[in-house]
Amino acid sequence: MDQDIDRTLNLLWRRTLGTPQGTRGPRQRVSVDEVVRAAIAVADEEGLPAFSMRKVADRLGLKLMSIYTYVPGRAELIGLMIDEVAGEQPLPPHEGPLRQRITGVAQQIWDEFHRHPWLLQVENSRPWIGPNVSDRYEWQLAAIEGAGFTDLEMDQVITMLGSFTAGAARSSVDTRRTTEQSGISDAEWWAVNAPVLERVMPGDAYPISGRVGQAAGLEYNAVGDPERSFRFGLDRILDGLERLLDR
Amino acid sequence: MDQDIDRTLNLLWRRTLGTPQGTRGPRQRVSVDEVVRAAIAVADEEGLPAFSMRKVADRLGLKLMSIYTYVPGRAELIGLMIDEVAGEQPLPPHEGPLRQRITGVAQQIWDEFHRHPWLLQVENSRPWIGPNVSDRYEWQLAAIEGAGFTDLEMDQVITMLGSFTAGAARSSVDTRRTTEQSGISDAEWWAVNAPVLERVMPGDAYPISGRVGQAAGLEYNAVGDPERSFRFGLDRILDGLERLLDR
DNA sequence: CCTAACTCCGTATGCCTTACGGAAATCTTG
DNA sequence: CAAGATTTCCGTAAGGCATACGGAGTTAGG
Repeated sequence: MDQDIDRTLNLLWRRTLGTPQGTRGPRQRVSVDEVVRAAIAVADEEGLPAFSMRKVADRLGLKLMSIYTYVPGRAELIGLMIDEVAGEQPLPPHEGPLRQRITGVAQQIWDEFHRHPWLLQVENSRPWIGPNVSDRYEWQLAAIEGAGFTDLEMDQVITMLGSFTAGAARSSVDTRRTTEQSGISDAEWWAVNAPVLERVMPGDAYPISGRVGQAAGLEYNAVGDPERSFRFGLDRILDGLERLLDR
Repeated sequence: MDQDIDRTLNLLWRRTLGTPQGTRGPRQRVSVDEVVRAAIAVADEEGLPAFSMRKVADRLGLKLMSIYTYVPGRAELIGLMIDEVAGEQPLPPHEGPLRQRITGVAQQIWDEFHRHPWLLQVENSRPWIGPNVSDRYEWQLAAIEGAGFTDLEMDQVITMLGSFTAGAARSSVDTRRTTEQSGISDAEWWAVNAPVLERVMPGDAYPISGRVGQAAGLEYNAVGDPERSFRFGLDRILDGLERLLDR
């Protein structure tokens, strides 16, 4: 296990470390970068449950077991994918008032989850510390540097933005995925649900849900509006953070 | 598919609907309730990835394929499990000031994720509307009824609490799971990581991360403290909500 | 008593990861 | 230039998974 950890860390930081490979045997037909990019393409297209080593190999014109000469295994490959996509978005210098800076940080997290929905399906056993993830954490902290938070609070603020945005993005992504790929539209779904629910939910058992659900349904024109929920929550969080700085 | 949806809804509301079973063939050896409870036990002990229909069958003294006479399939069984655990906690009348009420709602979500960590691993395609989930939503709304939110805002507030709490609970549960079951302690992990990271991260590339990480490390005596992060975030959200009501 | 309906389950299909070992390619060393 | 060391690519097989299908046996209704 220790060996795999060490090997994976070396793979993560491969650009910084250079490739200290012995050059004996046959040349590798592709590169680690290509393996990681192919893997990301598979996960983007089919989601993490359908993501398999075989599909990565097929896409590269290799046979299944050859992938294992590039990466130790499935879990480690996913670690490499995570760091790779963390490097996709630019990290521009922060500008403007604090509210705008923090919104930018949250927005970037939100966008990444939508570009690569499989990130939400990853089992985060122990997060790999790669170069792009590290750079981005530094950039996130820079957004709130000097605003008046203590060092400890700075970490907590970024953690909070991550937790909330991941949760909100999950609703959004799940909604989209279900609508697109389950083959059952919202209308069909409700056509089957409604008769059973009407028979089963006594009219007076859910007075508040009924009222609130109707208001939400009218406003959203759907069961929910994940993006709007995200904006609402983020605004409340921003208000709360400003109040912390007013102390 | 329509048939499975209908069948599953009938299973979810089985207590309200009664059992409209034909009584022809051999009696079932167990009940749907027992299947669901056995399934929850398996998932509690082993997590959702290791949760399989065979293990549920073994636990009940049945053979694999017999489970399919009780529930349509794996996904539907998980839907039943979700509603079942949603009914485990009491829904007491709300008391005290708003802050305390909302904290109670968030705390219950937090507790549930810790009692049944597999809830965080569920792929939420389209949520099943069962009796316990419905009751709890009504109870959650009741906590903020009359506080001054619009109907639309009430839905958004509960959604926000759910998103944030799920995200925070995920960190907490993942940390615990990894420490307990990966067989690699935090110390060992860092013993392998540190040398590579020191070699690879130039001293001046991460000035803010370095400072903040040190402060957090000293305070937490670990990489992070998920519960404390949850409290911090919840306090900020509460502040933000109070400010919304002050308008 | 006969038959429809139902439960239980054996079998088979087609996925998945990954351990192991062999054949072939390539560089280093003598 | 030959031999050995090293590495890649990959075939095979083991052991997991969900679930479609159909058969055997059980029970109640007509």
